[in-house]
Amino acid sequence: MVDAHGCLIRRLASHSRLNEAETQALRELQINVRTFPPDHSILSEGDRTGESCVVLSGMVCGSKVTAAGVRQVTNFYIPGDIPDLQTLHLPVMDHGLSSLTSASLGFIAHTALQDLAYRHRGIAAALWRNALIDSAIFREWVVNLGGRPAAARLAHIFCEMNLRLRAVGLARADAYDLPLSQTELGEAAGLSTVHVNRCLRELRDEGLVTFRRGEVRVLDWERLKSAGDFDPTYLHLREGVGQG
Amino acid sequence: MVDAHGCLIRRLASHSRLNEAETQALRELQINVRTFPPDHSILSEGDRTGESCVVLSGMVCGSKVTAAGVRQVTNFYIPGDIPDLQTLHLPVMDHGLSSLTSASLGFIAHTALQDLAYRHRGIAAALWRNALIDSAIFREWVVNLGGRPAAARLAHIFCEMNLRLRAVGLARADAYDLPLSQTELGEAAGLSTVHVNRCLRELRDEGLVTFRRGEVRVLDWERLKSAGDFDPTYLHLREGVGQG
DNA sequence: CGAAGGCTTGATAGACCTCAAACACAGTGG
DNA sequence: CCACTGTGTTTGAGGTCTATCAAGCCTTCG
Repeated sequence: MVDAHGCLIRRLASHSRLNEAETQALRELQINVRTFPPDHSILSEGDRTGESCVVLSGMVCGSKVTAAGVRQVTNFYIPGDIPDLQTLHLPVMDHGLSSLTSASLGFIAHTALQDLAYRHRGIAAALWRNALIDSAIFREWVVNLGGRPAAARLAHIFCEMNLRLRAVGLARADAYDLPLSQTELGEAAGLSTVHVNRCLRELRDEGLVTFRRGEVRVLDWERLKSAGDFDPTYLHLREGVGQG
Repeated sequence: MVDAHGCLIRRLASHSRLNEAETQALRELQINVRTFPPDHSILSEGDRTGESCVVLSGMVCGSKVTAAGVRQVTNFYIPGDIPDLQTLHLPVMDHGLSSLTSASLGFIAHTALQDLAYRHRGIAAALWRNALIDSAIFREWVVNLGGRPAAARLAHIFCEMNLRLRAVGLARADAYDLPLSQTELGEAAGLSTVHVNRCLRELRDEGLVTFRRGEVRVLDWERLKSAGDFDPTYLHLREGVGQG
């Protein structure tokens, strides 16, 4: 069993300062844990919901399906992320949310969150900051998809997920689990599976990174960063994480 | 001269309910108006700022430059938009902000905004909602760039900007000003100028839309929407706008 | 009038996709 | 234990989409 409150508090504390009363208030939140099998829909486009969820374990993604039937992944969500925080003020989902691996999520009623934010200035600020970092990640994905060639897009994703996972203690600098198929990588990078495969080989042959059965091995971080044109500013991490 | 307070209030009221006290408090905000010539930088990547701005007139865009030297536009901002609201909680800019046309912006100190949000629940919610809609737009751009072919991307942009401009009374359903060059359209759609030109001709030849000297004429809204795979849900507009 | 910037068009090259088939691997049932 | 199946990966060939390069044209503006 995962410590849902700890997961949420660690995340918020990772970018915002919370005082004792705020931490305590968070600890008293009622969190309703549910688990999902891999490749399972959590929320669909058009759904209305009265709660938001925190990822506690596993990996989740947001996505939309285009007219041509292509699924475009808009973001990956890892433990600590709050993938549908926006439903707090925009109750209708404008995209889908589904599990990639088996995953457990903690659900929190909007009323409880709103009440908390109203009573605790620091929690309000922390939730704000969380949503704004999400937004910054979307912006960077726009740049990644619109402005960079295929191999660079993949390199960029490997860099981003490395830092994000390291920030929650789920990755080492030189190797980490990224439980995705090449098809799913392609859905995030806007590429066909075949082309993803070829670009992965290219990155491997150049000694930058390998990706096999959901495990990323970083062979040369500096050159990977440069191949992916990766600048971590947009993740707004505190000092000390991923600068090496 | 533009009515800066009216511009801000209209925007927030367009998606959120504000009571009399809140409207009055907004009216008493100190807003510092500055104007910029076309193609002028407003904020650069890495800048720190203590204020946020509202677009009062003209058009502004957010952008990043990739390693290959390509500028990727991440969003267009029109009157009423608050392009750097995120600096309220993330003071370092992770992307650039610049004017496309000559533009006037109203600057508001973060301290004033924060104070306002703290004292007025409704204003806090309105600002939240504003930021979350921005985020939803970024998500849709991810889908547009990653999942749709060139002509559809342009059609989608024409649809989106039509609805957004109509929501602030700056466009008719069948024609509106979109003061961009084909190059700038390309920077938003992740396409070369030449290819933008060819796709525009295609859209024109098919009788969907024309784009000439910054003016969009919608020839067939239904078919344009369908060519751009456009579903306005993500704009979270209130009923009555752009459903026809 | 000349100059500058944006638009348009053609030709060519390269990136990426689709189709198709072979291969690897894990899980299943006999 | 082994064949069988399903999913994911890899490779090849061919075609489409989009970029690049280059030039001519059109408008605006000084």
